[in-house]
Amino acid sequence: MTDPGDRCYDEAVPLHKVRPRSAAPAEKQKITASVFEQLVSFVVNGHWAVGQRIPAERDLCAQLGIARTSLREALKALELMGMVESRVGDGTFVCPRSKFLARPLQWAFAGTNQEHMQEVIEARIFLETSLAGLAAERATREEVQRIGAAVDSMREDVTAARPCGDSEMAFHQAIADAAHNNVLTSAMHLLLNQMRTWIYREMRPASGRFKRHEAIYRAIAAKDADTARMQTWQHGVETVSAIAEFLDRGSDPPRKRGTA
Amino acid sequence: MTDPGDRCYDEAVPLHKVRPRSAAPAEKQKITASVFEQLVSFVVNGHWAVGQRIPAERDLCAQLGIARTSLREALKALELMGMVESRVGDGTFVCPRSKFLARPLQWAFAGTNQEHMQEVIEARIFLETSLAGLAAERATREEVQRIGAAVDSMREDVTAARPCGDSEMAFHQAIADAAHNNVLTSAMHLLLNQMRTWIYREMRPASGRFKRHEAIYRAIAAKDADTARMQTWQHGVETVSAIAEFLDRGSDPPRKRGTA
DNA sequence: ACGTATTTGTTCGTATGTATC
DNA sequence: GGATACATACGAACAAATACG
Repeated sequence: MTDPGDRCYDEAVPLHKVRPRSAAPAEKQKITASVFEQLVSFVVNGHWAVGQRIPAERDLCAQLGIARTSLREALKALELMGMVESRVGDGTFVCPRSKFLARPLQWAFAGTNQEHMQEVIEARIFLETSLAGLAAERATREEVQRIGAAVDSMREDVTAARPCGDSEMAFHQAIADAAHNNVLTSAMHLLLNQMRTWIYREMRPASGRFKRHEAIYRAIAAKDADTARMQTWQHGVETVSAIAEFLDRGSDPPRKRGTA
Repeated sequence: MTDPGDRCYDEAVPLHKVRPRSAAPAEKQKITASVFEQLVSFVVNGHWAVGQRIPAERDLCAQLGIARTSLREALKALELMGMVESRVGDGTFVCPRSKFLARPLQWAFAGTNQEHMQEVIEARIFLETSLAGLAAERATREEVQRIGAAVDSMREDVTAARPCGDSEMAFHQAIADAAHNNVLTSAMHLLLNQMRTWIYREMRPASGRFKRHEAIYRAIAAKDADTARMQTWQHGVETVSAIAEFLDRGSDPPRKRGTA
């Protein structure tokens, strides 16, 4: 590929410092905002294709005639909403749409602390229930196999009395993938990571709970969405009580922040 | 009001350079990103109230222990997506939730095809179904009344042949509040804003669809969670087909970019 | 395997314009 | 008008991570 995105801003020039005050009530376009809109338009109208690398920061701000700080503020906004991704020493690349669309849902789940843990767990139950239902309707043969493989892996862990955190993660991940909805899946992913940092460290694989996973797998394999949902729901409820019991039993490992 | 939002980050300090797990593949959190998440959570979960003035940039970066530039990149991102508004010589203020994501989403949908959008809609259906179920179980008398009031307001709009976008928003908002789960509620809010462009644009208040809202209300008032869920689900499905029909009828705005 | 060049990440200093009191 | 508080903008510098020869 030859110098991608090199003719997009030929005449992109000043435009910051338009009409400060004449007759209109200002509404001055701030430089970052105008640059931001410009960058967004490059992305959405396909001028910068998905996966493509955009010019380096220093090149861009030179061609736009602005300082690097100003460009970075706009560029960073694009990155934070998931339109582009920057890698040090490599460059900045345009993200697929799903990343962008999934972002807002993640914001709602991110930044929640211990106080909201109960609510996060509740959210997770609903999410997983939904995902299991979708997976039952949409999973391909390969995806069903992956879920089954995760269950097998869990079984091995359980019989070996090992902690099965990783294989359980793989199990939920496989179901999420099979649901074919990036928005929900990425939210799930974030929730899983978040919960892992809270509690996952010590959960015993209790064989009783493991039966539930097998039931979920069978329901998905049989394309029985209702059963998949119901079993996942029960799984979530049981997880909640397991966690509650675990926490009550005098752990309280992290610490509650007493903010308001 | 005395110094609003001044006790939110007493010990909010390090967090950028966290060690998630010893064996985990790093997943290094960039400083701007973590600050951004923190700020978003302050805004989304209401720690900073709407209209409230947030601390000055210099104060904030001092309390967060980061440089001004880094804070500005995160803060500017919030402003560009309509969560806060900065006025020179005055300060930075939290915007009403309805403005969240208002601007950038108009762009997004220009470059997003229907299949991608389908995922957001789907996510919203699941969220609202969950919320309706919770609302049926948890709504207080006052909250039920608020939902009923929103339905009445919708009825007036429908009979007056007015667009009922606002009252429909209020309806969904009232249900979300009654569910008593802030995480799910803010998730729905962000998703709703993400779709706002479609909903608002042209959706006719079709009286057939309105019946569904009444049914949802009755189910919640009767504390019948199953019916509430089912009706909300149907409501979502109908919304999807309405949107699909609307989109099929010759929109297909820009073009499809087949960028592998 | 090593070193250099490239690219983003982060910080500081400073000047300017604007709104409030 | 003056003083103060605040956001806006620019530039320079160094750090860190990655790519490439």
